[in-house]
Amino acid sequence: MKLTTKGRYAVMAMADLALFKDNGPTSLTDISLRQNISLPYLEQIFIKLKNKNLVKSTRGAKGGYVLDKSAHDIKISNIISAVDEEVKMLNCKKESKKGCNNKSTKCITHNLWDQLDQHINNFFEKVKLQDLIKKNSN
Amino acid sequence: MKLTTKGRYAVMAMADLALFKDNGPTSLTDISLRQNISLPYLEQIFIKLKNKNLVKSTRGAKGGYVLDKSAHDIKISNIISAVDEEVKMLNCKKESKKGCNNKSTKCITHNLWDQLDQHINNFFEKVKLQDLIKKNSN
DNA sequence: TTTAATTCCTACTAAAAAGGTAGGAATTGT
DNA sequence: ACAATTCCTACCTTTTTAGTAGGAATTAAA
Repeated sequence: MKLTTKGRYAVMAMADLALFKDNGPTSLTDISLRQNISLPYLEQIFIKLKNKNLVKSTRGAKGGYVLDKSAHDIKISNIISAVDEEVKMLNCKKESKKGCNNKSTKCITHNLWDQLDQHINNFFEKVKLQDLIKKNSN
Repeated sequence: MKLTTKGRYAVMAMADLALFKDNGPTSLTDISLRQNISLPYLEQIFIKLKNKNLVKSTRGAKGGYVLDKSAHDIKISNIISAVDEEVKMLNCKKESKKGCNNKSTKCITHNLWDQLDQHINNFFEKVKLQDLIKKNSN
C-alpha cells in the first residue's frame, strides 16, 4: 500500500490550510513552521496538490496557497491520491488473462487484498477535510 | 503501515500449508515452487511463524512444516503481526504527555490515522485462514 | 552408514523508496 | 529595488525491502 509521510504531510497541510483559510493565502513557510515539515518538501507536495486542483496559488510577496474548493468538498482520498500515486495493496495484475504470480490464474490471497483495498479506499472516501478540523479538539 | 510482500508471502504460504495439510509436513521447497517465492526468503519467514507458534516443524528428509492450529483458529492478523512487526499507520507517539510532531499536543490528523489503524486491524482480525481456502474458487 | 532432503542460523547485499537538500528562476506586493 | 514567495530540476542520504550466500544440524530412506 502506498501511504507514507508524503500522504500524511499532504493531509496535515491541507487541514492547516482549511484552519487558516480566513487569513488570505497561506505561505508554505507558515505551514512548515506550524506543522514541522521541511519547506522544500512541502513545495514538492503542493505542486502535486495544485496539479489536481485541490489548491490555488498566488505567487510573489504575500502570496501562498488557498483551498480550491470548500473543505466539505475535499475527500481525504483526493488528497492521498494526489501525492501518493495510489492506495493499493495488490500487485497482482488486474487483467483476467494473466495470473498473479505468473503461475496460477489467481493467487490464493488475491481476494483478501482486494477486499482490504476496498476497505481502505472506502474509508478515505467517506472522510472530508472538514471532518478533520471539526474533530480537532477531540 | 507495515504490510509488505513479507506479510503477503506469509499469508500465501500459510494458505498453501492449509490446502495441503493432509499430505503430512509440507517442505518449503514445495511452497517455494507452488507460490513462486524464493526458498531462503521463505525460510526466514517461517522462523518467525514458528516463533509465534503458528506452525510446527519437523527436520530432516521428508520433514517440513504443518499448521500448529486448525485453520479456523488462525486469524490473518496473527500471521501479519508475526512477520511484519505491526499494522500501524501512526508514528505519532501514543504517550499523552508528548505531542505528535513535538509541537502541538496532538497533530491535526492524529485521529484520522488512529481510526484507519483500527479499521485495518479489525479487518484482519475478522478473517480466518480457513476463509481464504474456502473462497479460493471465487 | 552414507546420502539426500530438509530445517535452522548468521551474515551480507542489491535495489528501491522515503524523505529529504541545493540552487536558482520567475513573480509580485510594498 | 527588494523581499517574499511560488515554481522547477536535479541531486542526495538513509532506511527498508527483498532478497542471496554459505553452511551447520537433523533425519528418513537407500
